[in-house]
Amino acid sequence: MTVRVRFCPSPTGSPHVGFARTALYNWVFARQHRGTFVFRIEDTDKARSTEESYEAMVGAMRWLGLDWDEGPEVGGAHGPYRQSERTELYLDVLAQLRESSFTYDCFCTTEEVDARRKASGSKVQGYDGFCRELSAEQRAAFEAEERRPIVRFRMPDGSLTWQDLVRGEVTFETRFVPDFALCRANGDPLYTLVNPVDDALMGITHVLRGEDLLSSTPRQIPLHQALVELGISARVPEFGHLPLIMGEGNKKLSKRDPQAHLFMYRDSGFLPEGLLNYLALLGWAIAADRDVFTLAEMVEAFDIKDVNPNPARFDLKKAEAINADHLRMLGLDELTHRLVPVLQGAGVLGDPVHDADAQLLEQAMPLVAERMNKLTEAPAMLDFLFVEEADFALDEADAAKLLDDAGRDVVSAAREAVEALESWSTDAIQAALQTKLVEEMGIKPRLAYGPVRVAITGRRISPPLFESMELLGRERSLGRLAAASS
RNA sequence: GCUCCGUUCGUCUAGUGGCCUAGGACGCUGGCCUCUCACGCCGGAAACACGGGUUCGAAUCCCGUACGGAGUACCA
Repeated sequence: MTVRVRFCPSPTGSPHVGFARTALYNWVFARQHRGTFVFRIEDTDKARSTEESYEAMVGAMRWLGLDWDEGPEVGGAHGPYRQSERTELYLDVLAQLRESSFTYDCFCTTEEVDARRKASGSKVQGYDGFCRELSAEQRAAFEAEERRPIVRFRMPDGSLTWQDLVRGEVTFETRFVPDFALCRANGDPLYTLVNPVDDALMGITHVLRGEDLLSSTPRQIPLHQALVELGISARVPEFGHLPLIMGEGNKKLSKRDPQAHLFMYRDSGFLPEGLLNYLALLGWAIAADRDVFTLAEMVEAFDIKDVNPNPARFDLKKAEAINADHLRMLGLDELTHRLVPVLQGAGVLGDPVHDADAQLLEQAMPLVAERMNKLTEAPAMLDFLFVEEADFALDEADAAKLLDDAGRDVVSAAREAVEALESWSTDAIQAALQTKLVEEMGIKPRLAYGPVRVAITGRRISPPLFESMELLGRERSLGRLAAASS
């Protein structure tokens, strides 16, 4: 049997980190079993689904690099892959279900059900089965009132047990699982129908989803069994419920929380590799003493049985640390490639990039690569190299602190020390400054180089000074030293 | 309320009956390196929710309690 898994977000709002984690685990599971990863859009709720959100879902998957074998924009043998385009399929299945004894027509309104529940003092919420065995007269009476029925699934008696891929044996007593609606009174199919039907029609073998859906599983399994009996489906898939990702305050990460939004991480300079690695760690570990790894390594090592069932709290600091490791694993060329759009966006580089700038960037990369945790930190570190001389400005606070009278004297002496240098190289610059400032003037290195650093880079914190001066070049360096010492 | 799921350092986790005086990572913290900031390196504080069993032996198995979470729609 070929493994077929799916990831099926509903396009309402912007994708969040739970989306990414569930997508990741499904993708990895598919890849490691050499199975098929299906991407499906659950836009049955016309009122809440938006095209903008759909674009965001697809864009998020592309950014993450989780490619799908079947789904929107790539097609496949089980399409279409947007539920809004599958209505006839659902209506057909619904008609078959309606002819069977697995379902019954229900004429009750929500208010009537609530009232009956309240009156009976029942502890169970949800539908009470009132219409399960309607007589012909009762039915006729409802129809005479021009009530439109909905189709309800008849939950079987007894208990229901499955082997959860993550949690082991899980059992529900079906008397606590009310008969559920499969469509609206206007005939629109609901998630309760559509999700299992698509899994059946698309031949899904394993359903890996968030724990928030655990309590819908005892409804889906009997429905799948019904579909099998009706010859609509070949099998009941296996289920695995992944731990939830919690935000601050121990609550499920909600869309209200800015930390929840996937694109926030992209826009703040995370690498998809880094975010994915961190997300993988929320519920799974590759080894006892290791937590940085590639997607390929995860595919190799992942086992759904090893997934930890407890909810995990999202920790931005650790996510950033993992991201920093991936940044350094990238290699200079690739890192440069990813940085260019960020630098362009920040106005540090032009579009297209001038040859001279490209060369300068290449030389500067080794200086900054080790200093970044996120791509967005690069512009501030590099802009002093690329800015037009006329636009170069010192950080006011840093200049005020370090370029006092004494500081200006140091800068002035530094200029004298390097202006006659024959070779404008890091080593020569360092030797000259060392001799003049530290040895001759007797200034402690950190005190000597601080003012010079501000003069050259504009800031107290910068890439290494001597290298920066070499890259900046003699003319610009001397100009900045002169400007800062006057 | 009811149902289900869960409970190892602050956080993410390793641990599947003896290898555990519980390992790693992030964070915190002391130090080294050092032209700043990082990186890197060395060190430290920090956890088996509680109570009963089972067993020669329990973080690991069972039961209960407490606590936390999720679900409880003609949303998905």
